[in-house]
This record gives sequence, structure tokens and C-alpha cells, in this order.
Amino acid sequence: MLDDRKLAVLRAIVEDYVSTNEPVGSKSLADRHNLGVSPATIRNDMAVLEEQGYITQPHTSAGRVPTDKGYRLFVDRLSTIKPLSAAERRAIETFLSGAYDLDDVVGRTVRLLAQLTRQVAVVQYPSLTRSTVRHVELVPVASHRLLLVLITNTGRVEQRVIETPRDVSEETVGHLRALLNTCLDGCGLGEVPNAVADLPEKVAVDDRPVAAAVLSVLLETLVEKHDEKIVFAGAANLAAVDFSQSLREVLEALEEQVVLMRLLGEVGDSSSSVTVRIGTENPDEGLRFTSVVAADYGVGDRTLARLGVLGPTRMDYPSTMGAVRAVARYVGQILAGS
Amino acid sequence: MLDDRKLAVLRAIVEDYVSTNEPVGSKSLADRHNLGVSPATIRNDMAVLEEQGYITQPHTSAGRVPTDKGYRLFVDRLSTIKPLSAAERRAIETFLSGAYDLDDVVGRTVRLLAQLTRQVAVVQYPSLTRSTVRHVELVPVASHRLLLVLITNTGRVEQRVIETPRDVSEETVGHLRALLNTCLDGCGLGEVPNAVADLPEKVAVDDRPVAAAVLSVLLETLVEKHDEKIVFAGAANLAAVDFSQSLREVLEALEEQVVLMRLLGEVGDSSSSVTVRIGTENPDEGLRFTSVVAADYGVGDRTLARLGVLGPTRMDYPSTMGAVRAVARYVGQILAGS
DNA sequence: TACTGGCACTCCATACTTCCGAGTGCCAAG
DNA sequence: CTTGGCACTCGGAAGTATGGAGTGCCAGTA
Repeated sequence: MLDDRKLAVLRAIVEDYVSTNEPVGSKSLADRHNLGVSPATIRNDMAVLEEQGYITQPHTSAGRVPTDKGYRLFVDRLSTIKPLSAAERRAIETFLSGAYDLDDVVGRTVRLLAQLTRQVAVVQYPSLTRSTVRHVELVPVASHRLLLVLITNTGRVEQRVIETPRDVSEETVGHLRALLNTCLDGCGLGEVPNAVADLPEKVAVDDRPVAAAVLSVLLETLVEKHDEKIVFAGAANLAAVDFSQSLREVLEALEEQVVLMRLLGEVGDSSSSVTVRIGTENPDEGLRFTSVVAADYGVGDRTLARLGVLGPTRMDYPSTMGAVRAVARYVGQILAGS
Repeated sequence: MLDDRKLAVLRAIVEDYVSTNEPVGSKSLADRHNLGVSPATIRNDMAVLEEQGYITQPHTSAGRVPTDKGYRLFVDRLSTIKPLSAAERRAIETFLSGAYDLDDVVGRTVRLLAQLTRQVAVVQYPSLTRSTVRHVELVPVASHRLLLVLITNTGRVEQRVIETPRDVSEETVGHLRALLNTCLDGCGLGEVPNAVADLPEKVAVDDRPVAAAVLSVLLETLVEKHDEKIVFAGAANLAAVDFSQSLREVLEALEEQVVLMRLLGEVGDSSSSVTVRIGTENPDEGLRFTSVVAADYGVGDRTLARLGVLGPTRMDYPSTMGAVRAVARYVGQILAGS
């Protein structure tokens, strides 16, 4: 169906269009790439490629532009991920290793990725449910109030205020704290509900209402904060590329947590380290002219969350994929080390 | 110099230009506002206003447009803050009161303000230095590591990992924790350095290196996190108004923490509840076509931080100021109550 | 003195026209 | 299957009208 030369032509069209942002014609293709054939032959190939839906012309008598399907083929079969330069990798490393807490790691990562790719970067906070409990702390802050602090192995800290049904003594708090930590140390967040199921039985009858209040807030925290937090950076880079009409739509999508979640969330195949979603493959209508390049990151073989880059469908996929992959790896390392 | 009618003309020009986004001429002014004089008279007044620098014409034979100076006069002397409707106030109240921690309060506030004004909202986290210590917690997380958690009266929680010079016993940790809380309870964050100055003397000689490590991290936290955190929302609203060229510059400014800080930070006079900075009055070159409407918020008479709105100089100042003032008040209330 | 109507003038925005050339599809020949 | 030639298409740039909103000025009026 598509012989090697036609594929080469498609690749050339994508590359030229990405770099010039102008529909590319048979003549300039023949000039810039040595395909060894004349423009007329290329025209024939282009006609076939168009018929099959890989490219299209904005108007009759204009050059060709890749379609989403064309980019898809390019990404899947015609390109290879482009590794970062040594200098870039060093820059990533030094930049990320200066971070001193989880917020800082995520903040630096998202800015770094935006700068590296000159596009919009999106980073999801390490998922609560996939990490484990490192420590639980209970702190009395007022007569009827406790502060519950939950610390995970990824350095994430969640805090919630608990209203207790009655005054609670230091002693009771200490007891509860000890119990909680015994039950939960190293426990996966998903297993917390089971792990604390029989905890009320272990406390004095008098303290059970308090224990119940604490547990209810604890469980609530796990549900509500369920890997919802996502940040982005680099919106200014959107202004550079011409989104004309849809810029507003894109910005709106970026400000919707839910949309962002779906954007990164619905993974493609997991065979590759980096997944790409192109144009209308995206779940959101407003993002029909954008592509998303995303990857998992985590500690060891444990996936914690995802990060990625959003840009025009007309983007430099090999380089972007390289940057995303590299940053994902380094973030994993940083998180493992801290 | 400027009699009442000329001021009325200026006010009318600002109002019309804000609502139509088109240079306004003498004829339409006479039609839409009953100033009781003919267009010719208005023309004379406009000539004077232009000479004094309050308005300008984009080209000969076009209508007039207010200058920054014109807007300034309008804001200072020709307009009054427009209170929100009862429905809007109810909406604010219900929306904000659903928040369950500081992050959530700030996040809701910034989205609320963006939606209310249809512009970009900016909210600074309650300043660390202006709040007081509610509790300090020390938690061993590994043999050579402690986690320091600092909780303030505004519900802000800072955590940092401390690398200790040697293993630390539970007992030592407990002792240190007790000492810290005794020294610091209710202490303004600015006074922390003094309050802990003599703390090392109170611990056993063996523990002094550990105490020193803890204190150094504690002080570091106060310095580094020094009210630096700022968030914004509503960038999509920028796309609606025509910033053409400078949209990129504005987005860039928004992503720079430092610029945002300066934007809210350098207050004007404190006589009014709401301060306005117009066009070139802004510290950043990229924001020369934008105005910022900002206000302090806090608990009681204690100012904690600022929040505000950023939009085109051509904005509806009375309504925007009303929204900013109202939101600032409600946030204060919410923080006080939690 | 302050205001008004009239008038000539300016000049932007819009619409219309022209024109160039890059690019195409097709065809006959190699 | 590939190639050069050729007629055709059509978008975009550049140039050309034209209409109308707006101005400044001036002489006349209250």
C-alpha cells in the first residue's frame, strides 16, 4: 500500500511543515531532501497519501499539510525519540536536585519541562493512592481540635483539622498516635481502610468517639485528595504559536483540573515509555488542535503519576518525546533519593 | 482648570470606552449622556482634556480614548466602588465556606475572583512572617532524619526534612519538641529567631548538635518561604480581550513569581481599602497595557497578604474594585473562622 | 463670555480589483 | 514507473476607491 518512498515523503512533509509552518509543495520537497526522484513523482505519491488521509491541502493549489492520521503514522513508525544533549541532561539534573520539598520538586519540574520544550508542561502530583504511609501525626491545636498530618514515602504531606466530640487529653492523643502508626507504617494508601478497620476496638471505650472522628477524617482525606492535584506552566509559550481562535479554548482546558486529569490519565498502550495523543484523539473538544506527549514517572518500578507536554499538533515530536522521557526519569530519581 | 462639566465629559468618555471598546466621539457622547450641551461644546471640552493629557486620539479624526492619566483621575475622583449584588455576595459566601484547608481556601478564592471579574485573579498566600506559631512538630522518619512541621495560626503548614548529625532517640526528639513549643507557642514568626536564641543552652550537651541542626532548618524555612507563594487563575479571560501583541508578555509576567510579588507588593496609599495601579504605573514593562486592582486581606486588623485582579487598562474599575474588596473581606472572615 | 450650528477637511476602515506565482493534475514520451 | 511539459486554480499581497465618523474653526446668538 505505502512503499518506502511514500513513507519517506510523508516523513519529509511532517519535518518540513513542523519547521516552516507552511504547507509544503512537491518542488521544495525535492529540493530540500534528496529523495532521488523528480517533483512529478513526488506529486503522484502525495496524491496517494492524500487519498489515504495522511495529508491534506488547505485549499486547491496549495501545498500539503499532515493530518492527525499522518502525524500518528509519523510518530508510530517514522521517527525515533531524540535523546537530549549531554548539556541538557546536566541542566536538568542540577536544576532538579536543588529542590527541597515535594512542592518544590513538582514546581521545578513543570517549569523545567516548559522551558525545555518551549511548550506547556503539565505535571501531576505523586498519586496518594499509590504511595505508602511513612508517618501519621496527631497534634492538638485547640481544646476540641486536632490536626491530622499524613506523611507519605514520596514526601507528600496532607493535613486536616479534626473536630472532636469532646476534649481530648494529651495522653489519649499520644495513644491514638501510637496506634495509628503501628497499624499504618509502610501501608499502601489503598490499604488504609482495611488496616484501621479494627482500630476502634483497641482503644478505651471512652475514647472511641474520638477515634471514630479521627478515622472518618483520615479516610475522607484519602478519598478527596485522591490524586487530583495537577499543575501546569508555560502558558506564555502558547501565545507564540498561532492558535488564533482556539487559544481561549486551550487556556480554559488548562485551568480545568478535570480536563487535565483526563488528558494525562487515559493512557494509550504501555509498551512505550512515552505516549502521544494527537489532535482529535484528545478527550477534550477544545484541544482538537493540540497534541499531548506524556509519560509515567515513579520510584523504581512503582508508577506514581504522570507528566507531559501540550502543544500544537504541529510540534517536534522526536525532541518533545525525548525531553518528556528524560525529565520523567530524573524526577523519579530525585523522588527516590529524598 | 477642569470645571464640573469637563469632569463629567471625562467620566462619560471612560464609561463609554470601557463598554464599547471604541474611541468615543462628541456626537455619541451628546446622544448617550444628557450633558445638556451640544456636541460642539463637548468638542471644546475634549480639546482641553486632550491638551491636559487625560485623553488622546488614536489618529486624527477619530474619537478620543482615555490615557492612563485619565483613568487615574476617573478612579480617584469620578467613580465610586460598586458594591456587589446580594446574590453575588451569597455566592461568594457559600463558595468559600466549603473550603477545608488553606490550599483550598486560596484555590477557591482565586478561581472565584477570576470568575466574578472575568479577568485574571492573583492571590498571595497568607504571609508567614505576619502569622504566629500554633504548633511545631518533630517526627523521626529515618535513623538520621527528622521531619519538621510548622503550623501557623492561619492554617498554613510548612514541612522540611532535617538531616541530623547522628542518630536521635525518641526521647531527645520529645524533649526538643516540648522545648520548641514552649518557646514558640503564639510567637510571631518574625520573633522566632530571638525566641529560640537561647534554646541550645537548655538541652543536654550531647544533644546540642542535633538542636543546632533543627534550629538552622527552622530558621531557613522562615527565610526561604518568606511570603513568596502566589497563585493566579483566569488566564483564559485574557484571550477574550484583545491584547494582540502583548498577550505573550502578560502571560510571561504572570508566570514570574517575582513579578507577581512586586505587582501586589508595592502598595499605593493605604487610606483606601482598594489600591489601583494603572498601565505604566505598573513595575513591569510587559504590563504597560494592564491595570491591577488589589487589596489587603487579613484576620481582624492583622494584614496577612494581598489579592487582586489584573486586566486591561480599559476595565470596569468600579465593579472590579467592588469584587476585590468583597472577596478580600470574605477571605478574612473565612480564615478567622477556621 | 459661553454656547451653538455650519462647514470644510482628514483619514481610517472596508470593500473591490488586480495580479503574481506556487502548486496542482494530467498527459504523452522515455 | 518515472519524467518534463503545460494549462489551470486560487490564495494572498498590493493597489485603488469610497463612505462616514469625527475633528477644528468660525461666525452668529443668548
